[in-house]
Amino acid sequence: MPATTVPQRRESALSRERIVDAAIALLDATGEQGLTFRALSERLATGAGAIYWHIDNKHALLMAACDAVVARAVNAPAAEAKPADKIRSVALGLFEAMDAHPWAGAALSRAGGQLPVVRILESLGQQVRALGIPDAWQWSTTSALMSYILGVGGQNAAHAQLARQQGFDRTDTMTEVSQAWLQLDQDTYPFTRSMASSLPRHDDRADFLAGIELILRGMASQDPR
Amino acid sequence: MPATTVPQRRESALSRERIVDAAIALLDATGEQGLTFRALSERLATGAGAIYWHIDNKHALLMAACDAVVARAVNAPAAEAKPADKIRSVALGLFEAMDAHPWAGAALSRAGGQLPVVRILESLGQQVRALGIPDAWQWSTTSALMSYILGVGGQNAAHAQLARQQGFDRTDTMTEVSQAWLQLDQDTYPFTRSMASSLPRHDDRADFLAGIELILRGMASQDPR
DNA sequence: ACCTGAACACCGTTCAAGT
DNA sequence: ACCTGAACACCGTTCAAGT
Repeated sequence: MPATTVPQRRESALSRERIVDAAIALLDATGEQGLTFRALSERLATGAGAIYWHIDNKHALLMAACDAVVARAVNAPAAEAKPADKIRSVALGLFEAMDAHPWAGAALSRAGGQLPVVRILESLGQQVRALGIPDAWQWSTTSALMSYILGVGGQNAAHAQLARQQGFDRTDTMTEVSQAWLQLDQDTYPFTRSMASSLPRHDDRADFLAGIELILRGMASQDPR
Repeated sequence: MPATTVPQRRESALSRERIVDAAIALLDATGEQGLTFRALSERLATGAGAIYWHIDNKHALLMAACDAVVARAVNAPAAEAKPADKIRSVALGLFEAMDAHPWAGAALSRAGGQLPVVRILESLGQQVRALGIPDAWQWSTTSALMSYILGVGGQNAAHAQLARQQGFDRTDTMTEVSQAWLQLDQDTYPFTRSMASSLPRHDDRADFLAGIELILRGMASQDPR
């Protein structure tokens, strides 16, 4: 028992972790534009400026929230799986995380070399290596995989945001988009028009996984250069 | 000579097109956060609220700006090329457009079923069809291609934005990112660390094209299901 | 029909002042 | 060391009023 004990924090004491948790809850509840320092500080029963003692700025807050979501998704896969299966599993975990937290999909799709993206890169890169992809191609292969995953996340986030501001669910929103596509000119948009009617019935998750298989097949068929 | 002639507009008259052109110039000059109605109306020598007569809101303005950029990029490819070459050419055109206009990369990566994205979808989808991909796979194949392209655009936009706010050029920014990656823990980030040192020397364009080849190879190797 | 520009209801961020 | 909350410098958008 040392004389100087670490001062016990009150249950309500602020901390970076509590702030990030509250931010995630707020983002889930009110969407990307619902995250404001005023709303967040109210939720934390503190002053608006207090948060700045623990977090640099709004961008850092959003990245920290993304990082928490990504970390959970990426650490999920079982250790014994084969490399290709691990890639499938990490990819699906990220898809579902971004589906559950569309704001994360939107933020990650433009998160550059930031920590949450590095987490994804590492997780995929290790498996690309384990698959025996030659050194010279590991980078471009891993980035391609990641860009695809984040690209899907970004597009889905847009759909989710559209749905939110319409007050619709996903199917209704997709029906709306489908209607709009059917108005397009037949001659200049033949492909889009032909896809329009089946759009609301598509399984996003299955489409996403089909894209992963496409890339995995490309990786399997050798021919560097 | 009809008695009622269409009133000749003054050179300085506002129009949707002039507004969008000015917005693109402003975005190129000052980045995504530089586009404000105040700055734009000053550039157009008009009142802040006047723009709302021609454009619904800021999101519509940004989409219109993206659409102009995308339309130029997508209409470029020569008509006689083979489908796979056309895909390469459209993809590269989009890459370069998003490289020249990072704000477009950022906006498109989260643009859902909006018009500029439809333009890309159509352009890619027509070639996917021409390649003979079976009906059941045309959608997932085309979306995968597009998600990859937009994913890369989003990530590059983040790098460009980081560079802008640092006042650095791309190489300096990548050197900075590389340094940060070298600080990561060796045991948890072996892949990222091993890639860090060569990061600033990478050719983004070549990496992007390698990803397109990966997907094209996956498309070529049959095996539906 | 088209434009003006003040006004409104917000933002993120700072910072003197408190404990 | 940590927190408060008013203040600052912005935003997007609206709208009465003009031409």
